Amino acid sequence: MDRKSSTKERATLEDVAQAAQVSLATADRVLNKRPGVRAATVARVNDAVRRLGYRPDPSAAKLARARLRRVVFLLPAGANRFVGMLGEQVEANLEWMRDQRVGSTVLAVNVFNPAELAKALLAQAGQCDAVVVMGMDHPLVRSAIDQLTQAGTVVITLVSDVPSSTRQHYVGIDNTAAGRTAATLVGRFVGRHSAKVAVIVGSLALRDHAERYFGFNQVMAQEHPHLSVLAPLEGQDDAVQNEALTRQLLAAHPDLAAIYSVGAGNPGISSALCAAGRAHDTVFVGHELTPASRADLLNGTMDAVINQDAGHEIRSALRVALAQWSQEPVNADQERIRIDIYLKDNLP
Amino acid sequence: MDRKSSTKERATLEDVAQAAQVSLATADRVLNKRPGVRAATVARVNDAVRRLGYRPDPSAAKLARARLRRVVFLLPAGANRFVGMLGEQVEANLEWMRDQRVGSTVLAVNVFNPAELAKALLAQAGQCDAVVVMGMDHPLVRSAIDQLTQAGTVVITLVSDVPSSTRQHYVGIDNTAAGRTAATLVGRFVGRHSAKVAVIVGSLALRDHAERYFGFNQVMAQEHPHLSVLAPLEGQDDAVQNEALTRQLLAAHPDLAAIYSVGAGNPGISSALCAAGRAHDTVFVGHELTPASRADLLNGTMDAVINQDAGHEIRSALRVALAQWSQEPVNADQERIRIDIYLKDNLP
DNA sequence: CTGTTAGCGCATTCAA
DNA sequence: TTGAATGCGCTAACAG
Repeated sequence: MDRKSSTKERATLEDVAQAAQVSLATADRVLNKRPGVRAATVARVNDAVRRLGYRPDPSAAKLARARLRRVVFLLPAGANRFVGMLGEQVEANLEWMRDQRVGSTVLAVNVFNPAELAKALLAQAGQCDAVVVMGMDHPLVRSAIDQLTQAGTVVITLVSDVPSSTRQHYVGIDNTAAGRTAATLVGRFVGRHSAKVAVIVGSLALRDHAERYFGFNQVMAQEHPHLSVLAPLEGQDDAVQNEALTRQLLAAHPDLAAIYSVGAGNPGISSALCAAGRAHDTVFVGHELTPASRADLLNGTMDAVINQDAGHEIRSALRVALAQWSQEPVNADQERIRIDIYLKDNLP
Repeated sequence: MDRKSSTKERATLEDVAQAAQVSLATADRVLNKRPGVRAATVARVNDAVRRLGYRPDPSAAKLARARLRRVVFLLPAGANRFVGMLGEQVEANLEWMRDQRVGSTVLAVNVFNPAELAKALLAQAGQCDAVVVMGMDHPLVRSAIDQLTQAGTVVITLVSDVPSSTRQHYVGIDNTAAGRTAATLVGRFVGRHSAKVAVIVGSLALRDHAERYFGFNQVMAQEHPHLSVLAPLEGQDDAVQNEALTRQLLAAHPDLAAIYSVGAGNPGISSALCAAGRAHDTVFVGHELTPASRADLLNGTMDAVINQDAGHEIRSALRVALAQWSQEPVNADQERIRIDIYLKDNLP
């Protein structure tokens, strides 16, 4: 007769409250870590939660929530196409966010200037519930992140991590592994003959670039000793600078067999390669699938593009923020950002 | 003073009902396409929905729903590791499903027998709200799918499509493109010298295998004419049969430069290759990242693995079913299953 | 420090 | 064929 004791229905907060002999409101207070509850009571409630295997119903929680959660995206200012795609993806997820009771804002900051980035970060203290930042790993930035998290703001790093900070989560690829992947691709595409390989980075002061460069060299040295890697060239992620660098490279090294572009500004490299008539016999591997790199893959100028899915990254950052707020576990598999390899044949 | 007219709040079903001059219940009836509403009323409500830009609140809908939606997964019986991973992933998403008010069951069927598969499909008519099926494209199967969809059941094909049927959605990769990708990998890894390339499939009666084989040949013929592709060998996705085939292959063709394994049973190929001492000088490209293929990538037996993410596929099937039920749009970007390329360096 | 109460937006009886 | 009323499980405002 008693269907409560015989069913496997999931426990509600009401059940927890009853089991802990407190009211619904008190149970809610300890569940959401709100102040004003005696330690002993907290313990009783937590115990009940454990005993009943209670897990809040996300739908009910969202429906009842009045205030929207606010997340601020701090993205690099400038014309970088990949960064633009990140911004478009937050646009694309606006409706979904509304369903999840979150609102968002995108702010463009000069991430190459640590002081400015730090200031932008600190300005968000108390202004939002989470900030997702793509920036430079620098003491000033780290400190700003730490202050934010101490103020209770969830901080998520995007694309380039600040591992020494107290950020709750990093959304992005393993850049060392990405560099290694590039090296294997270059090594196997070039083949067994000895030759020179060039590396063009945006700036080695950027953690993601430095890590990719590191991984690339590791594999080149260990597995492709017949290929000699030239000193890295810094093009500031700028197509114009990259074009000049590539032109000089081609002139100085007739036996250049491959170029690994670690950062942005690939179109500059492509045009120099094309202008020199070397587009098809030089292996060219770069990062991020954009309209430009996609075209270069199709026309044979680029041989492979290593990508991180911008849409996946934005959605992941959002889901992780949501999970942090409601202290739910994250599905690591789902949130792992893959190192995508695109050839002309598996383009989306 | 009137905050209703001045705010940008999202419209509720209540608002729609009011605008259409009907009750909440009637508005709900037309929204969920339930019977018993005069055509004129339906039109009025739909019009109001359009005018107000109404979109149901998923959280509220889930919270209010009494009944769980049921989805049945029809997966191939047998010991295929990849299929096992699919099953594990539905397990892994059980809690999430409960939050979404869906329950699921996994059924193992002999998908190689069209009649049996068709019977299993038809048995689900009226038993569940959606069936996700990984099966063979065959007239009997197509017909069973069509009957199911006509009965109002959402049907989603998984991994291998049945495009001529009325299934609502296909979750899986573009297998022709996957085959093309394999060809480019093989072609570039082998290099410029002429040699022979073998293809081992499970069965060319399987649509996904046939498509991969087709794509592979396309690229081989057009872009790597110096490589001659041997006639395809069918190993029934079985490691033991594949091992025998590989052994014969190596004996018959001393100049065999590469093997493309289209289906399952890769461990058989690996052991034959290792036994012959040809593991490192034969390019070996196959599908699906499993513990075995992962190990073979790391030890150098396999050179690349083309993968479709099992977790992504299961979650995608679930999200698509959810979207179909509530007639919401699906995010095509998010639901596109990527053709992942794994080298030893970008393993997850 | 703790309890009571009133919805959130929709699905779902039960009446009419 | 339609409408009124109830409650899902939780958050939040208000009392004590």
